[in-house]
Amino acid sequence: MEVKTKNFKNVLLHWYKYNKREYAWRNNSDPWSIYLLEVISQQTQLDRADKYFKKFIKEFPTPNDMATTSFKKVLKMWSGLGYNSRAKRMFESSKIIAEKSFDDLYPDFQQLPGVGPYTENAILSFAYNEQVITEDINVKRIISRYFGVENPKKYIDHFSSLLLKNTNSRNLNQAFMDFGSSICKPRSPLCSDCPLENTCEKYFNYETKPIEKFSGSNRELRGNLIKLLLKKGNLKVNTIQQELDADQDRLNEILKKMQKDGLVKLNTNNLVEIYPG
DNA sequence: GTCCCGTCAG
DNA sequence: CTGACGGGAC
Repeated sequence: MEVKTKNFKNVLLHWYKYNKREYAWRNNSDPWSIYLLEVISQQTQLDRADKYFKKFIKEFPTPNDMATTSFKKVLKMWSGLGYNSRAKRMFESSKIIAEKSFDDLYPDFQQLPGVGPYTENAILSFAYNEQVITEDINVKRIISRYFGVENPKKYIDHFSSLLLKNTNSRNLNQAFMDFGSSICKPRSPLCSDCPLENTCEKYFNYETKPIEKFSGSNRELRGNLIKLLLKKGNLKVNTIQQELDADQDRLNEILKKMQKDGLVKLNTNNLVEIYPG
């Protein structure tokens, strides 16, 4: 298994050298830039994330620039990315970072809202050059398939030091992502183009998340509600219901949830507003 | 229809 | 551990 692991890594890195996707932030090690990019790219294709990243880093070159603007402004810029709670958590995080700085928070970045195990490791690897694996869905899928293991986490825990030995973690982590996106794809992997094909276990049992229906979902309604509030300002529930042609009960339900998520608020005049304005 | 560098609450 | 959580491009 050790020999196989070493070979796997070498082939993967060699493939990456000639097939990497070029993005400006890949040569960047500023923690704030890395943080922004990582939050924006959660559950989002890189080409799209890249465009938004450029916009955000230009508008908010430092955490303080975001911390001192309005949430509404951040949400407007976020429009089109989806999962608006990410924007909210990013906004809240910017205030914490503006106060304490990444170096003060190091290495426990999970104390920032919206930062979990993946993003923490991404910051550690890309901004602090730490020897950690960014264990995202691509890494898990590739490891599972190639080594024929049901539980890739266990494998990674066991072999991460071997994978990272004499290796720049940043290159390795990014190699996983590009390889997973263009060769070892979730549904239709391009095994015939794969440089690891002859030694791969081709274990395809690792589950991929089923795609949730969007049309007609609460997610769609929530998205439309945010869009409406950004455009027209604060509105009465009745008005929203008419504008969105929404079912009363369902609208109340998502309003409740969105207040809990801290995205909207019912102000004293009983108007729904983006929160914090 | 399919896809996308996760996180959080319950 | 499971389900909720966007939205544009192809």
